Amino acid sequence: MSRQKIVVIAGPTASGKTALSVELAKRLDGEIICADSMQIYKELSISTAKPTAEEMGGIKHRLVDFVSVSEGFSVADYVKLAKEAICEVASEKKLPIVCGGTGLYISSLTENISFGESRPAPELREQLKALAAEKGGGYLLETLRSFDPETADRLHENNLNRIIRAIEIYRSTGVTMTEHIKNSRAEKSPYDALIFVLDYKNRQTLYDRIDKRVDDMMSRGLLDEAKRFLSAPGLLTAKQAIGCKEFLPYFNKEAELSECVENLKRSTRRYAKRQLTWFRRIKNAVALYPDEYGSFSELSDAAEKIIRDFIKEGD
RNA sequence: GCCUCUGUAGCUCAGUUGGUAGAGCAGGGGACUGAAAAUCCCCGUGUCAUUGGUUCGAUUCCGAUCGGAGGCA
Repeated sequence: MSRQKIVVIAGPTASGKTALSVELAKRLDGEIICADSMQIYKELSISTAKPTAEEMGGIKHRLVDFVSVSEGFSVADYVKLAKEAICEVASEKKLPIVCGGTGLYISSLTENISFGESRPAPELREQLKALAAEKGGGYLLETLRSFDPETADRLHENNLNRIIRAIEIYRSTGVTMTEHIKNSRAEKSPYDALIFVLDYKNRQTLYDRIDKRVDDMMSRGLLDEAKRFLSAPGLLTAKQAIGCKEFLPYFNKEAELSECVENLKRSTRRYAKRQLTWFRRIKNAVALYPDEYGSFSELSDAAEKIIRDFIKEGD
């Protein structure tokens, strides 16, 4: 049985993923499955640059705008839903186009990572966090080392989130992180994925786009969205979104608005850099540099051709 | 016109009692398995403004020149 072919459009924030994915979906009769950990939230639109109805251009987008910030959501949920979505799109004889900037989601989906049965244990996390505050990260790392030296070796003592998660998974399932990772790759991926990564030859061009987009967000009412969101109760996952927390100092009258906007731009730039680091290590990814093409349609032509060749393979 | 201060990394500035220099920020690279827009790790060679002089040796001391800031007229 041949594997399901999917196209993935990855890239840092503000690289032009939305426009390209919609254009390709139009040309190739596709539907878009979003791979973005923040655009899933109903309450966050401007700050996450969620595609507007106009930008979607009549193309169906799945896994966008469907979770409340008061609900929990994780990679495991994402992979499950994305697989279902791909199935549905394929059953309509359309091309599944996965588009987004969350590297963990994309890799977990394309590499068919299975997360098993364990659930997060918030109370244990809190407990371990308190322990770390009292005895230091080194202490937690040594605790981890006592049953999973391999994972302890690759984690730094300051990386509490990871150490805590590794301990949590062992305490709640009896399986070490090392074994868990091994188990997660047991099943071969059902997908044959063509992965595009959007990048810019000139990093400054991307940064200029980011700066401009933040300014656009401001004029579209980002401040109101942030205010509404920050004053409402919500889980911390969504509170991590870039574009809201940066305004806290302003709302608390501790900083000028312009200062917060600059910080927001800087945070977004750093985020884009981290995204690129993730995407760079994806094997067999096809890099697309928009600043190497004379126009958007030339870029789209190039991508379209690569996809058509990809679809033909093995037919 | 005169006097004082000042010129060191992309920016703000330390510093070298004379042996060619280092912080913060910006920036770059990397890791990543149920919070991932999160979390964490690593990375500092730059005509020490230019040009003469003193010196074994000058970014450091002295002079001149060219920028910048302030003061007095």
